[in-house]
Amino acid sequence: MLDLKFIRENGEIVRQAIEHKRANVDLNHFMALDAQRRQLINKVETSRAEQNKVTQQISEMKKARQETTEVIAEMSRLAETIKKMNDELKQVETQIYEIQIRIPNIPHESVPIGSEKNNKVVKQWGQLPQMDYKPLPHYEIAEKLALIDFARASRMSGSFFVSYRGLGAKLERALINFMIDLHVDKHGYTEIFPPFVTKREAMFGTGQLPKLEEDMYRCELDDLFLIPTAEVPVTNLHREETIEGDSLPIKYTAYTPCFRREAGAYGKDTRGLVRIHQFNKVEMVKFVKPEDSWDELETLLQNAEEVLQLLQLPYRVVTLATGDLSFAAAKCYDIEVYAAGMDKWLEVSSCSNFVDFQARRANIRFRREKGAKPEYVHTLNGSGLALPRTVIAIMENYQTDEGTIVVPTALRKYMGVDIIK
RNA sequence: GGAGAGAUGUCCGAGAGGCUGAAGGAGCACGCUUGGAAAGCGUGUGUAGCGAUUUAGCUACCGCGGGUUCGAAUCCCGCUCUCUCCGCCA
Repeated sequence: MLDLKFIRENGEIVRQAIEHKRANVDLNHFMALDAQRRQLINKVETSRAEQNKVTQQISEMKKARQETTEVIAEMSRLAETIKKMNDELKQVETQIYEIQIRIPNIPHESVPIGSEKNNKVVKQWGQLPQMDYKPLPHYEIAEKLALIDFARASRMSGSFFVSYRGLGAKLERALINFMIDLHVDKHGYTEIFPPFVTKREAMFGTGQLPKLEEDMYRCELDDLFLIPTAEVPVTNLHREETIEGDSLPIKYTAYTPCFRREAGAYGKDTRGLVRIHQFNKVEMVKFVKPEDSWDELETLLQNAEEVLQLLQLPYRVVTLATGDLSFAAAKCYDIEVYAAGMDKWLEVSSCSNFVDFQARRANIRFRREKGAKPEYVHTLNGSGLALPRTVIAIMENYQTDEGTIVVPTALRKYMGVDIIK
C-alpha cells in the first residue's frame, strides 16, 4: 500500500506505475475523493471543536445551577449535523481505501518497462549438461523409478496433486534440510516453522488479498486461507509491531508446503511437477532498514543462487519487467534452472524487494533509537528454493543412460545414497 | 464443545458519565546535585489526521465496530483476541 500523501503529491509516478503494472485503478476518481475527504474533515473537525467547547460550558453552567435546556437543544442539533457529515466522510474514506489497497507498488527505476518480453537475463551460471542420448523428461524417469505417484494422487485429490514415494519422498526431505541448513548455518537466517493456515488480515498484509482470493484455498467455515507461500506467515510474524532498530536486519528462513489453486492455469504445464496445487518450498524473508534494502536484495539473490551452485545445476537470473512484476513488489529477480529433459528454463525462485509496501499494509515499523519516530521497515523475500522444479532439474540433468539418477554431491549426506535406481 | 475472567500509554496499574491524553509507580531522556556514581530533586517522555510549514492551532485514538447522551475509557449491543477450569483429542 502506498501512503496517501505520497499518492496525492506524486500523481504522475503513481499513474505510470498503474499503467506499467497493468492495474485497473481509477486514479482520477481517487484524487477527487481525496480532495472531498479533506474538505469534509475540515468541516467535521471545526464542528467538533465547537461541540467540545460548549459541552465544557454546559458542565460549568450545571455547576452554577444555570438553565441549560436551550443550549442542550442547540447542541443536540449540532450533534446531529456532525453525525451526518461524519457518515458522509466515512463513506468517502471507505471508497478511498478500496482504491488505495488496489494501487500497486511503484517499480524501482532499474526495472525494465514493458511486458514479459522485456524481462532481462542478467546472469547465467553453469554448463548445460551434454548428453549423448536423448534425455527423458522427469515424469518418465520418476514413473520408471517409482519416485512419484501421479495417478494415485490424482485419484484421491484431483489432478495437479502428486504423491512422492521411497527415495522420491526422501529427496524432498533431503532438499528441505539441505536448504534450511545452508541458510541457517552459512547465511545466518533464523529458522521458522509457521502455521500453514492464516487469517484474512495476514493475507492482506503481504498483498495476496484482495487481488488473489481466487488463487487460494480457503476454509470457509473459519474464513482461513491455506498459505500460497511461507512469505505470508513469516512476514506477518511482525504484523502490528514496532521493532527495535538494533535488531534489524531480521532474517528468517522457513520450510512450508504451499497451496495454490492455479485458477485459470489448466491446460498449461499439464504434465509432471511443473505446476501443482501443493508443493514444498524453503523461503527466506528479511526485515531491514530502508537504506539497506537494495543491498539486501542482492545478497538475498546470492543466497538463493548458492543453493543451485552447490547442487551444480545451471541457471540464469532474470530481472522482471514491470508488466511481469507482482502487485506488491518494487523489483524482482527470477532464478530459472535449466532442465535438460524438457529443455526448458524453469522458475525456481523469485527474490523481491517490497520496500515499505507490505510494511504499510501490515503495519510493521521500527524505531532507530529510543524515543525516535517509528518508520516502516522494508521487507524482502525470496524462495530458496521451490522444490518441484529443483527436483525436475535434478532428475533430468543427473539422469544416466541406464535410467538412474546420480545424487548431487551436496545432497548425498542427506540422502544416504549416491544413486537413485 | 461447556463455564468463567480479562483487554487502558514502553511496562505495571488506577479510573465506574463532564475537571482524563488519561492518577500513581517503573523505565527512558535531559538538567541540577557529586571528585565520580548511586540516591535525591526538577523537567520532559504515545500514535495518527487536518492545517501551518519560521511558529501555532484543531481533531481522533483506553482491543475492534456500532448505539445511548449536549458530553463516553466509564452505560448498552455485537465481534475479535488472551487466560483459567471442565470435557474431548493427536
